[in-house]
Amino acid sequence: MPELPEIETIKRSFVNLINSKVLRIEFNRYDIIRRSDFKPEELHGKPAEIIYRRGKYLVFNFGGHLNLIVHLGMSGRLYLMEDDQSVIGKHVHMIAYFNNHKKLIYQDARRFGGVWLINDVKGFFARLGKEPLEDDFNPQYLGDIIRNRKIPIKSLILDQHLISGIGNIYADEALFEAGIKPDRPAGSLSDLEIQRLCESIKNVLAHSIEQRGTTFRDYRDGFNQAGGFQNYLKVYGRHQQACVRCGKVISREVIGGRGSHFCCNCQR
DNA sequence: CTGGATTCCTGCTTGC
DNA sequence: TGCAAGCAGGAATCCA
Repeated sequence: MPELPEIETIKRSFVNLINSKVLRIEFNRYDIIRRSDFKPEELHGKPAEIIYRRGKYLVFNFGGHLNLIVHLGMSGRLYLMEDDQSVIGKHVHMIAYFNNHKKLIYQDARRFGGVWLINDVKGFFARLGKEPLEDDFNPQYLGDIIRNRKIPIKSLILDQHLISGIGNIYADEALFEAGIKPDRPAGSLSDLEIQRLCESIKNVLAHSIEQRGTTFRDYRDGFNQAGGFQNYLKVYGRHQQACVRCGKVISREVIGGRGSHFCCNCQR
């Protein structure tokens, strides 16, 4: 489940790709292209001028209005290989060959992810929520979007139109750190809880970026290497195990349609 | 508008 | 041991 820290890690893996030119781009299946404002061939000969992350999206700007945007869904991988390496696994949907002897592989078994060829990036991201690590994501903003909402607080922080980049793993981890049960109606949080949740979200995401993301099953970084934050997870995937804080058993319940992990004793 | 359910997809896990 | 059913999940879409 590539979320903000995983996409950020992949982005950082690609610093040496900046200014390399696309020699050609191949698609093994075209239905992973969700929208194309221009033909893929238009990227041939163009350099990757800027590579950046927005929420769970990775954007490659090839100059002007030529943008390749990738979302990894839940099983997607995006990584570089030497161009003479030929052993590639199943479900490779896109290969972009660059002039620095690297090829960029897009692989996605479940195909929940996709690729967009976009001219107007600003329009594309118009409805995406705030970046949780930016300063304008603060207790004030969180309070504003929480007010009068009855949905579980976990569902709210997973809503990409409000906050972009948090997925199931970091929602559970942030709520544990904040001591808040995931099924609490969003509007019932106190000012102190809102402040704690805001800090927890930032702390958990930053800590995971330091560890190069969480490899629970599918995720790999831009060099096809596993991350390390799975060793620091306190609740996600730890149901029926002991809480690291109080020793009681971690619960798992479906909340908002998502498997949710929490400690009944530490989270209220 | 809000909130909940449904849909897409494959691979791993579970149960008989 | 083998096979089928169940489950997982991001985000769009649909419905009440």
